[in-house]
Amino acid sequence: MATGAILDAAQEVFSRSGLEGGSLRAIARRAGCDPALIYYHFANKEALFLALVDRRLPPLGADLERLAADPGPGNLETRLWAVLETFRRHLGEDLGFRTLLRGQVAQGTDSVRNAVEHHLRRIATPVSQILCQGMASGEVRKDLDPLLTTFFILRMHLEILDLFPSLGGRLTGMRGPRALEQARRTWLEFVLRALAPPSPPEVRP
Amino acid sequence: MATGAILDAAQEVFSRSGLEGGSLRAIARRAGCDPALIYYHFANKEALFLALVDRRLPPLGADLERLAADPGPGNLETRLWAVLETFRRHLGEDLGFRTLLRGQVAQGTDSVRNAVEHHLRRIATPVSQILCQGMASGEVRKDLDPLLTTFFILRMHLEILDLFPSLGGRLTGMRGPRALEQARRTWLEFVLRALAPPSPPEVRP
DNA sequence: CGCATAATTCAACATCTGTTGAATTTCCCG
DNA sequence: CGGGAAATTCAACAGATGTTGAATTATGCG
Repeated sequence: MATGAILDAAQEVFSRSGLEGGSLRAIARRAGCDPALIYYHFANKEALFLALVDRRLPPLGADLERLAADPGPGNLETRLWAVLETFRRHLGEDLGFRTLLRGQVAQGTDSVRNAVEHHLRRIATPVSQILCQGMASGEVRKDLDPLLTTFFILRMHLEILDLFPSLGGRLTGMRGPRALEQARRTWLEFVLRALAPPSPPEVRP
Repeated sequence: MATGAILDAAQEVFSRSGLEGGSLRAIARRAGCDPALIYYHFANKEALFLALVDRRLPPLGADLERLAADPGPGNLETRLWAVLETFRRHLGEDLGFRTLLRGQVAQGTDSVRNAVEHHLRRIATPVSQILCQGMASGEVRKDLDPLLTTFFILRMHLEILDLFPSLGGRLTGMRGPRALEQARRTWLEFVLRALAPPSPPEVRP
């Protein structure tokens, strides 16, 4: 039994029931092994959760760093949409994992929060760099805090992924499979209006 | 033992440990009664949670409806800040309750989601009305979905309240007791830029 | 007081929880 | 095949969980 198989099972169980609600016995049952085996591979429940995060977040951070390092031909809208799409690819299908992670950041143990914070910094930094590049090219107004703005952009995008299917869609009346993408697009337009400098931008590619 | 005392205890316990994690025995201990008494006043754990929501959210909705019904002398910025302040007054000190509520909306039982959705509709409607009034007065661009925009404004504001103390502040380097209010102010300015109509607004009060 | 009714507690149910130390199986290498 | 190490299981701990039916206490009223 590879540790990866246990992580797979842990991800499914934690995603459905949360960190406290998901039991090691349920994970072991899904992985097809004894609960005690989990303690052979991981020190305890918390270490199991952190291993899950360690497996999941670094690839996202790496993709974002690649996006920030290569300005490419696109304008700001194209680049930010690529950021949002990267998030959707990595975390889009996993409401449970996102909820789990957010819950631990907001209310988790200090040790868990510290461990997760390190990953989140690696995720936020490249996006804020993209914003700074936009400031340099005149596409973004210069009186913004790049990291706080990054927090706005990314966190609301995740909120759309989390809540729009169950809540936002029913409140706004937007339905169907395209509704989610439309809401994300609308959010990006909202962001671009807020980022735009006071005077029309001079294109300097 | 009034049902209100049990609700007080339930709020504290659920806020700290969540719906599944918070035990009826812990609630009873804090309320100073036997666990079985809770079943005399409430059908089960879920009904207890819904009674908590029923006690907490309607006053917020009522305050917002008052804000929407009385345009007053203020401009859009003043009115939206009043909305955010109303949220802060009602829910600002209670991270646990906000987390609990959001978790149930995102991943709760269908019956819980339906019950909560009704309250949220009463909260979102007056804010979207304020946006519509802004459209009529030329302060807000007219090509926006009022409810989706309301979702953006309110949800991100709650995210700031939830995550900024533990995460946002440490990522951005903003510290101290004024940092939270500054972040909320920054968010409002962000929103106002995104709402502003293309041409400078004609003031028609 | 006496009594009906409301409020509260007791005791128990079966089941689940994270964790651990010892016992067992599986595997690989000589 | 032999043996040592790695992988896996067993059994148990002490306690918590939501819920319920019966038993008990408190309350209000005539």
